[in-house]
Amino acid sequence: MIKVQEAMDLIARGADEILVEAELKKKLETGKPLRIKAGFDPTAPDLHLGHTVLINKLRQFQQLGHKVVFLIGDFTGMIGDPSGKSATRPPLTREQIKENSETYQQQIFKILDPDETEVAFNSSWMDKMGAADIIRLASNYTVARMLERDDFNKRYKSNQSIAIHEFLYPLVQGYDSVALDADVELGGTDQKFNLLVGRQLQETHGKAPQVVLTMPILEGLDGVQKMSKSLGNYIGIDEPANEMFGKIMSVSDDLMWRYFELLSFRSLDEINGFKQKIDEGENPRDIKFLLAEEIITRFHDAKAAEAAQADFINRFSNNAIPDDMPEVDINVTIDGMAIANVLKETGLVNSTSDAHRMIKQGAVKIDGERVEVSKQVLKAGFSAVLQVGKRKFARVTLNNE
RNA sequence: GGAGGGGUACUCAAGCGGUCAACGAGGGCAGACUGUAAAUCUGUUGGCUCAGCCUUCGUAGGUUCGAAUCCUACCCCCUCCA
Repeated sequence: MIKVQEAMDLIARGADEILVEAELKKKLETGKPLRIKAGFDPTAPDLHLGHTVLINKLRQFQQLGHKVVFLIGDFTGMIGDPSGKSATRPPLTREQIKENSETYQQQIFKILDPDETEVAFNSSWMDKMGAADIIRLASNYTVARMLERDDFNKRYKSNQSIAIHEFLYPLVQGYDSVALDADVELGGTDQKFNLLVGRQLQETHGKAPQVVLTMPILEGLDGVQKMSKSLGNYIGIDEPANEMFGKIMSVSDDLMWRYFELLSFRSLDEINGFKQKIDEGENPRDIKFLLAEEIITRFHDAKAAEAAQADFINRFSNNAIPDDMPEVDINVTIDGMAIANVLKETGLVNSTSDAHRMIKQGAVKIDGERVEVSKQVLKAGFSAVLQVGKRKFARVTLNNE
């Protein structure tokens, strides 16, 4: 058994806050496997690297001999959207939730050990609660304390609406900890408030309060905003290896260290060694290669990582076209089709107007030759690689109808 | 229930009868330079059968030769009072 202090050090790596550290130490000292809770929203089963920061930490707990409780917030998911503004998100059906949760498991078990993971659904206890139970639950917290939560506070002060049900979300989430007897709950820093509500509710229900461990929110590819699907600055864990490789390489040098700290399983010593190498003149690109390689190996395999790197070097350092690209066949009339429309059909641009703009800016190439005139028409029998910008390719063939 | 303020493109935010597909900033995209990095410079950022045309300024009507701009109704958000 690993020493308590060593375990504490490992747990603290990358963590934003541990509340309360002394309590965690005490829990670890008992030597019993702890129940580590983390909750997930069932609406978005496409995990990206930002989510994995937390999952990596769960994995670490497993390696230290603890039990992970992977909670799917299906009850809250069925009610609808908690974030106020886009109030019209349609509630999920049971089937959708079931499907999503399976996708989830398939994805998280690339990182977690399934034998040491318990999957729970909060509908299994929330469904049984009646209106009176909910009101009783609500009585455990005050409006003033709710308004302590940063986003509520901001919205309140800036005259934006807050619906009453939004106040119930933290309470439901907190109650989950009561129902699950969580010893520790993990969440993003944005979840701190909700996690602390869990502590308080456990106490009012006569249970030992959970330790709260928050992990930083991973910045997206832009390096500023959090990684999220809707912002389009994410790397999905199901993405093809080439795509992942390219995205990781496009991360700025500064942000690379952040990714190393939160996504890599390498020791901090090793990572510091990399920094030193760069100070000594090594190309940061090559260090970034290592990061890309590690992550792709995790979600694909070593062979895919190697191939992706080879493809990357080939494509960008040698300016070659990639091996792998979508193939598109389009049926055209005898007159052929204007190039702008061909680009739109292949999905390389969003609209023909966009296509005209891209051509004007010199972004469009046919087999590597820049297209100068936006009016040209491509005839049936045309077959070539179309390229828009540096990253978008398609092999296009035009057939007669 | 009463009084007032407000809803403009991805976001913020100008415009308050014609020159508005709509100033400006941010973001995005593209080009140059590079390491598909950052920084910088340049261009672009509704759609189409693209030197032209069509549809956009909460929704629906109306006034006018002409409306994002004026009028009416409705919807939504916020503030104060009750």
